[in-house]
Amino acid sequence: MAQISLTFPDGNAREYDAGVTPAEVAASISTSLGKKAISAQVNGRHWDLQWPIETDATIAINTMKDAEPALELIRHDLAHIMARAVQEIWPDVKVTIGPVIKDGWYYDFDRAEPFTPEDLAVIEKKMKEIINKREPVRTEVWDRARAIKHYEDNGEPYKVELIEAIPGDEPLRMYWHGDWQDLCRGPHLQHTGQVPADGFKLMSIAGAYWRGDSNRAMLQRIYGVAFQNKEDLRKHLNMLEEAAKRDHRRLGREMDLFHMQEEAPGQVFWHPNGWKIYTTLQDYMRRQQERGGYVEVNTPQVVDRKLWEASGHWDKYQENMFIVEVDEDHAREKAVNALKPMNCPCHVQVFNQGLKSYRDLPLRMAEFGSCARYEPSGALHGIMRVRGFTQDDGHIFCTEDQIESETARFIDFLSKIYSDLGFDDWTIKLSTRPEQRIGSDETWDEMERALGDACKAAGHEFEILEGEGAFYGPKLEFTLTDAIGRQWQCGTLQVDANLPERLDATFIGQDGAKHRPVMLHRATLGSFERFIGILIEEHAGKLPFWLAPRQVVVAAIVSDADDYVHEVVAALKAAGVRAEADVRNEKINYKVREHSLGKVPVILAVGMKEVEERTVSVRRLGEKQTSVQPLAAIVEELSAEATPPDLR
RNA sequence: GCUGCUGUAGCUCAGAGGUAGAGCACUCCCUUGGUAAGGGAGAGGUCGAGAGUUCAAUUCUCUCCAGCAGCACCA
Repeated sequence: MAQISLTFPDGNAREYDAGVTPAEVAASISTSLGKKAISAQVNGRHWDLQWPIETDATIAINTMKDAEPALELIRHDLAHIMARAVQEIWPDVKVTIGPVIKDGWYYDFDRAEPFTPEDLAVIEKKMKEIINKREPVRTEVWDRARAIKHYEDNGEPYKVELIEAIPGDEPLRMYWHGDWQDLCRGPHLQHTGQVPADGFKLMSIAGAYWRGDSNRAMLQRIYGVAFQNKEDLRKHLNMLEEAAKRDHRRLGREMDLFHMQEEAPGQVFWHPNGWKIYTTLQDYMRRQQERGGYVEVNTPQVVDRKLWEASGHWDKYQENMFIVEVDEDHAREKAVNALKPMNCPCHVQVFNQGLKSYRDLPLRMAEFGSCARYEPSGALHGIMRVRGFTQDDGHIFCTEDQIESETARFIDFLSKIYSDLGFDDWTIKLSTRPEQRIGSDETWDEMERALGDACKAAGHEFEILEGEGAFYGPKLEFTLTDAIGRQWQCGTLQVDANLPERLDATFIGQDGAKHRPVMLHRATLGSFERFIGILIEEHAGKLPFWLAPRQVVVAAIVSDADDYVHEVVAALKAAGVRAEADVRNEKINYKVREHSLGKVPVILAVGMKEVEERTVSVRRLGEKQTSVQPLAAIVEELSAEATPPDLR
């Protein structure tokens, strides 16, 4: 038998018979490693203990101490164990797919009856039984015809379809957990007992389309989370609870920022507190846009369908537009309008007024554009995904030569804003030409190069999303990461040579002839509604002082201090701080608790001692200790903090 | 839009085929209290909307609306 040489992480190599498995290799090193082994890295690839190695390779044996492969295997095996448990309890259930996802796994089932939350406990119990059986995991490579016949005979049509979708040259692998079999590319653990029986939990049941296609069957998906041990699981569940506490819908109510109601689904009723955040942010953005060389415009909400037909939106997005029909007495037919779902066609109309010269370019046009989109009901989510929203929209009309410099300029613009708003962790993605597109390959080459080079010029790495661009041009997406690691795509920059063409935008070039400008669609925050939602969740409601809607509450400890309370409030207001008095007939404990829950960043308590000394007792949100400061000093301090970052 | 779940006082939630409950919030009274809930009294609901079954429906059934989770979608 041929010999192969396997090199271990310490650099030592050993000879084995070709076809040796990592299980055998591990056992050859020590009995205990043989038992502890869960998988291997062979030439860097995650490798099942049972897969033969046929050539010289590097090998590392994984144990539960190797967190990454361990979690991958635990979650993957749990997917199989859960599917087995479900089929043991309900033999008529058909299995489909069950991949590993962040923190856990899911498995999609086809079953006539819906699963109930009570079923989860039953399934979990069965899973624990399976784990405790410590049954071996076994694998074999099957040929295609046999596998298809097997699944046809067993009434598993989804598996047949999966096999048919696997490329012909790929081997089909079967896995058994005990007697239960599943098609799977692996790798898996040695035996079910390696799964920590107390490290997982079934979380939820939800619908999911077969193969992600909304035209196909709706399956039932069960989600689970899994970790190496009980403690890690507990931490994860704890984290979920913390995340729920910063839900902007809950904080929006607790901080009295906004509400939504049935009569206007997907639209925000901003309360005074929330609107203060909104206008503060908008004022800030307006200053930034001025700094960035934009002119601000404002365009109509209700626009005749003719414009949407000309722009191409009517064809593509009619279903998602709010249509407004106007019946006039003497008109021959109804006028059909649509609430604007985006601002770009209107901006082209502004551009088109009067002749434009090459000297006018680049022309940077911005609008806080109120848009309305009829989003599918299931897509709505608090103020994050709404039907009525305001974009911090902008369009840069420029020549092709200017794409690169304007893009670099925008990246700088956005970078300053994200930094001011406290987001330093963000990434750029470049989406390139899709299969369906207009324009020559040369044009695409040039546009994609310009975007990529602009990122480099601005000193930013970027990731490429192949084929994800719009049909009319490539785009950049700016994704920021929040305090609990979630990612939000907010900024975008899209190159578009199509719309200027459709809406006949032109400028007079140096040569005296008419030319077509290119448009760069760009947004920094995306929408105010969504961005404010992100800010609320990022800070768990404890917004930076300058953005906090209620900055200071001055609370009287005794009613004899009321006059002084009003004096302090007046002094703060005069210094540009949002301050209010609390002279209610309540104890200071009560007031502190209430305003702390309301996320007011600073509480100034005053009693007779402060009145006499002309001081205040300062308590910052989240801190237990207080400090006594002279009135003039705290006014100066808070006034400085209330200044937006760009004005400091 | 699809699957499942939910809708009772401002909020969080309990309830049962026969005239609706708690805590907090709110109003008034007592209390002037030193940094996360002082005490008492009072007011507050067409039980999401409509239809059906029933002597009787907030409760059961159906339709619609809205919300939640996930999927699909996101110019």
